[in-house]
Amino acid sequence: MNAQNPQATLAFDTRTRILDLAGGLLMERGYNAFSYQHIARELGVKPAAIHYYFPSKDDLGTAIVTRQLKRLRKWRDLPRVADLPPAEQLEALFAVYDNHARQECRVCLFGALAADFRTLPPAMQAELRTFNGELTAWLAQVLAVGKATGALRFVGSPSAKAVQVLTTLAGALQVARVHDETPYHTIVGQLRLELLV
Amino acid sequence: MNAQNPQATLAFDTRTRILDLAGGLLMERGYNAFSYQHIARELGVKPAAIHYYFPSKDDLGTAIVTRQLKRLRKWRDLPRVADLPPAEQLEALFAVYDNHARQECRVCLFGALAADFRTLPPAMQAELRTFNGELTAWLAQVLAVGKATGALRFVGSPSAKAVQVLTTLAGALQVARVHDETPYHTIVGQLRLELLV
DNA sequence: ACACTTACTAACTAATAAGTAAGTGTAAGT
DNA sequence: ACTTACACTTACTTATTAGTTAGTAAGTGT
Repeated sequence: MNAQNPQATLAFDTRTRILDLAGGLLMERGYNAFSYQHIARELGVKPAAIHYYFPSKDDLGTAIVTRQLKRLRKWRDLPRVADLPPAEQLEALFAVYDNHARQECRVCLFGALAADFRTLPPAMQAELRTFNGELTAWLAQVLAVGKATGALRFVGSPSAKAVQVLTTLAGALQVARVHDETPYHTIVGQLRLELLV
Repeated sequence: MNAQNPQATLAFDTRTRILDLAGGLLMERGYNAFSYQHIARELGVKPAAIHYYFPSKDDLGTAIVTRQLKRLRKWRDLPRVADLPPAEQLEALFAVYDNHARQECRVCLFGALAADFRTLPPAMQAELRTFNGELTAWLAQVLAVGKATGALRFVGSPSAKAVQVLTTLAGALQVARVHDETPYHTIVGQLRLELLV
């Protein structure tokens, strides 16, 4: 069935594998630089098979962002994240970005889509806005509690600081792609230095 | 000759106008979402005319970044920028990004190209690295002097802070594109609050 | 056994992409 | 008057894109 990928003979959830591959391509090349052919070739199927699961590229793109939004909500509500003190919640966030940086300098979904935003289907734009909005709201809450308990320090409002920190993290992964991992670690080090008491 | 753009009859430096238009499209749609047809249509010429000035898209893309790099060097060495005290040099930098934000939330060149970086021609990648490197070096110097004279405050090294601030600014324009101008101003306000004494 | 679904493939289409070769009009120089 | 360089246009090629249509093998439920 699939010569180049032996474990694919199990045909284990093709839909999920399409989403994984497309998501990876999206973060590595950008929305307008990956095609159904790229996915199909790597998956060992024909492009039309991708259309079977995702009739249009709009559907596929939107599904990727929707899944990431669901993952964010799940992660955020996980006891091992939600029950942490603020400083460690911040570290948990950093750890997510660290993983991106280590995976051959992958940018985050937001950073991958922001530049091409105007060319994205409306449904995808809406999902991405929600994604960024919810993540920002979560971090704002973390920062508010952290400041109140004295575990974190910063000037300005928690929500303003949250927007700034997330923007910096998204940008840090992009800079890592252009140069190497070094500037990413410099930036996160700087954030730690400033935020942690 | 050109019905939709009367001043085009003068055919005033077509090469420059191609660069302007292509640069604009690049920052509005991303490298992989603009074509010679887009430029040609808006310029009132045929796509082949663009090939006359820039044989390949690689040439065009590289020329855009090279020009921006030259502009940076010119701007940086301008007396009305170079002779300013550090805090005002920082404000001059913010003013550049403010212009982008006001022009229908245009991202900066770096922010537009970072996500698609892997799909760019090598010459373009090299120019973008140089561009970012020189801008960072300039800001690091500004921050170093600012800290020494007491006009600016921050923890960590000037070069680390420079990378962080530039990354934040590039990201801020991207967030503005996804939402609206509000988060951009929030972020720059936050930077002012933290850096200016 | 029959009806129906799932998960695809083969074989297209229409549009658009970058790029090229050859030709045309015009203005300046000789 | 003749040539030449410039700034294009016309008319293409080749490759790739998203997307469609018809069909099929292998299963599932009744």
